[in-house]
Amino acid sequence: MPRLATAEVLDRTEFAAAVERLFGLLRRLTPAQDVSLTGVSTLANLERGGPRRLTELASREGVTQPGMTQLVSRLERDGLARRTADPSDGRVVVVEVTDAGRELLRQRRLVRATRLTELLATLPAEDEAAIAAALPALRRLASLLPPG
Amino acid sequence: MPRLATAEVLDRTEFAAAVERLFGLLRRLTPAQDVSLTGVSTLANLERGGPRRLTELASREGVTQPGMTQLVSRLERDGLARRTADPSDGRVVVVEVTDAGRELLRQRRLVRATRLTELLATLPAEDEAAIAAALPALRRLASLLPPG
DNA sequence: TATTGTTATACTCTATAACTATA
DNA sequence: TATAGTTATAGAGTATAACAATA
Repeated sequence: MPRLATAEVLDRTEFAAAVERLFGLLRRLTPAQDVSLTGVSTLANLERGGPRRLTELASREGVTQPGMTQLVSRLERDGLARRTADPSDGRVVVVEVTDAGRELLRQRRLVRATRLTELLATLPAEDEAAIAAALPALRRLASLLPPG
Repeated sequence: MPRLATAEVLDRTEFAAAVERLFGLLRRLTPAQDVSLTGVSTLANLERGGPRRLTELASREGVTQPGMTQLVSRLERDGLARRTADPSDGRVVVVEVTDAGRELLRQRRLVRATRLTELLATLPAEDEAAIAAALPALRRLASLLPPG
């Protein structure tokens, strides 16, 4: 007999359906207002990993290099990020998040955390416990892709 | 003593951080290709709940009425949705998903399910089990908002 | 010559304001 | 007059192609 396959532990279709709904929830929980979703994701990336080259950001966010040039220009115009030169290579542009950028991330997270908490409070205690128990696993799952 | 508060069961900040990463994963797992994220969400909504009025769709998706008019026009142009008249009220437009729309949803779900399964397979079995155990709770959580 | 980034251009998406049609 | 939807217009966001600068 083959070992227990993934499909037997976790039904793929069920999981995908739940994920679809969950994605919809999250999307409406933190709508893009002043900054696009990619913009927010890029700022979070910079906050987590420190300054990065423009090309690297483009690759991580799954946008083209010209796309990232333009996104960074908008972020810079809004004071959320900043371009820096690389002393060792004149072609390179290094991008970093500003204090205003960090503050924007903080505000968005606060809003989302508050709303999620409100929603969770309406669920049965067992549901909340199950989600809490799965949190470390979900975090590890989330960290599997490139690193967004 | 007050009853056990949410904050004690599930740390808000931790949860929000995990959700941020998870959202990034999901976003890159199913990028918008032929149809926008709102377009896909609208089609899924129509598939799940049946035909709906244009205004109701706009409200559910969190876009303006003109925005939904234009989205439905694009979906209709691509053969994914269809406008119908309401016999009892000449002002009303009822929107429904077409077979091609359903097929597009099926394909997207298949891709996402496959990729998620691949990612899950790289996690420890306990993580997979914890996520599977939390699935019903996550589904109930996802169904709390309007209904996306 | 290859790599890094920008500029030029076009198309999709979505918003606000003004409009049309039905109730 | 209020409601349902569309049209007009503008701006954000992102892609491909062509370009400039540095290695």
